[in-house]
Amino acid sequence: MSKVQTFDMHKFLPYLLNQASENSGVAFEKHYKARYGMLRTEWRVMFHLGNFGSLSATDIAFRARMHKTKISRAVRALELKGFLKRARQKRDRRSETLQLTALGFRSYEKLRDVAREFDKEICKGLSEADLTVLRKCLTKLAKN
Amino acid sequence: MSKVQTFDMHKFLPYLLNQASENSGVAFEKHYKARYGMLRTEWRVMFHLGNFGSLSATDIAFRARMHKTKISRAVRALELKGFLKRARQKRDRRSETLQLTALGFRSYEKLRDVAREFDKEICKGLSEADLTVLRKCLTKLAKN
DNA sequence: ATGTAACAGTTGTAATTGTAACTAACAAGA
DNA sequence: TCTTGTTAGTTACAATTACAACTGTTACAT
Repeated sequence: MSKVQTFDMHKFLPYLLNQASENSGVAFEKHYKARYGMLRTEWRVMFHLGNFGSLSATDIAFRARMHKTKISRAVRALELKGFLKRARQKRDRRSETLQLTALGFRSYEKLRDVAREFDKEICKGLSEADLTVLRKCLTKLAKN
Repeated sequence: MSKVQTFDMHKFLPYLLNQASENSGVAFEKHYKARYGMLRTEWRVMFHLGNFGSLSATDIAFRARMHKTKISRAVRALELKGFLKRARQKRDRRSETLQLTALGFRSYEKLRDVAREFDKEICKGLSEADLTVLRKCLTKLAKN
């Protein structure tokens, strides 16, 4: 008695994750793209700086799981837009501390508010209990 | 009495989704990339054809939420590798029916088995109950 | 038939990303 | 001091993607 193995694409986690991620990512994109001319990488860098205050490029690369060249380019773009400033660290002059400017922080705050609303919106239709489980699972899956 | 609104990045769904999706996507990439020289777009097209038999490019674009130009290029690449063949539809000569070749299907089957194992692997650490909720939520989030 | 609009898929070009050097700064042992 | 190795960040170039314009085909009203 052999059990036939089935494979349902619609239960394949990487597939589902990608679809859900793309869906929300693309939908949110318009907020920073249209209003601030930012790319997704730029928004992510800004997001992290707004959340954590000041970080080095390497810190952001680590936290956001983005390659350092992407960070490098996003930082330059944000700097040109006047959204962040950099300062060489005295103790280690290879590294630089990144921080949002006042303008950058105001823009961050606005986007953060939009993000909060957006999050609320896409969470509609999911119960609190389900959301808790969802976040827990995604957090696990995001690690390692 | 005003309630200060907080915003925790680590509970922001698009962020979590993206991290989890990238994490699993990148990890699975090596299987089709190293062994078959396929890009992610190609794997997705193959994945759909393997699952559904034959589809048109538009069908795949719709199901996979990929732009038609991506499909077009992936189809050509898979055709050059000998993994699929196309046939103009008689009823509507604009459209073509795509189907995996025998070689393509064998490769698909191997990758599907790897995918099944991979899925099992990343699901470790999540309970059956949580997984059910997770899939349900992701399916909802993937729509619209 | 003829015109007009819609559709399937392709191609050109510019924008974005990935990969592998690369520069400059540090660290630590000989 | 002089290697040798590591790290932070940048740049060059190739690969990939996005977007708009394109070809060929169908539908359908006039």
